[in-house]
Amino acid sequence: MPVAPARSQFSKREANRGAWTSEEDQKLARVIETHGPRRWKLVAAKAGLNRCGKSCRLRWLNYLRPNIKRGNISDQEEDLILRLHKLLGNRWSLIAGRLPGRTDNEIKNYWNSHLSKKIKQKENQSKFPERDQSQDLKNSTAAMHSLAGDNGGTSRKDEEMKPDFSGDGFLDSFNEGPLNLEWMSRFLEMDESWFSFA
DNA sequence: AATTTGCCCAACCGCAGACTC
DNA sequence: GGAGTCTGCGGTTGGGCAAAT
Repeated sequence: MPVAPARSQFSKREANRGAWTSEEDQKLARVIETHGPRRWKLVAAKAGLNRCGKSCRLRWLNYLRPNIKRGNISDQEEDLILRLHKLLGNRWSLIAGRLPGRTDNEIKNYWNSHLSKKIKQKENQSKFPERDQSQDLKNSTAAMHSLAGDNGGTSRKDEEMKPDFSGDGFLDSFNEGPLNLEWMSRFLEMDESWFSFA
């Protein structure tokens, strides 16, 4: 469906852009406290911020929301991201839903800046096994070891064998609230072929 | 010390589905 | 039922910073 241009009073051209100030954060948080994190257009207007609702939503979800976990991604979390990405692909919001306190944006960024490189590196290693791998091996993490296939028979022969998890039923049941990391990790260690029956 | 390069991450954009009137 | 609006998602961009030259 083609999206018609919004006819709201809000003008994109005149909107504040760029980094949020702490004052803006406070205003936004105050309004969300009373109105809740929905009706973002209204929230933006009530807060007196010259920003679009979309921008307010993003700021709330990625920064101001309570229980946001900031800082380094742990090995366990990294392992989980790798496994979930293997199963789900670039479904960042779904992956983030399995990592309490982490946002889809954060995971996407982490993937693009760290994990995609590691995987490329790993692929190169398997393509060119003659090259000296000792340094790379030193740098690789425990999570990468598990991805590389030392997970006791859980590795897949190839991508074509991957079952399609995009089915609504699977994802619906997969998206029912956060689970703890350890449980999730163990869950993912199960033979992935099991999912083809789900 | 100054400049360049590369990386990280917050924020923006476009699209599509859901919702409302 | 359809048009308009809202919301959520994934891809991309660009500013700031640190390391390298």
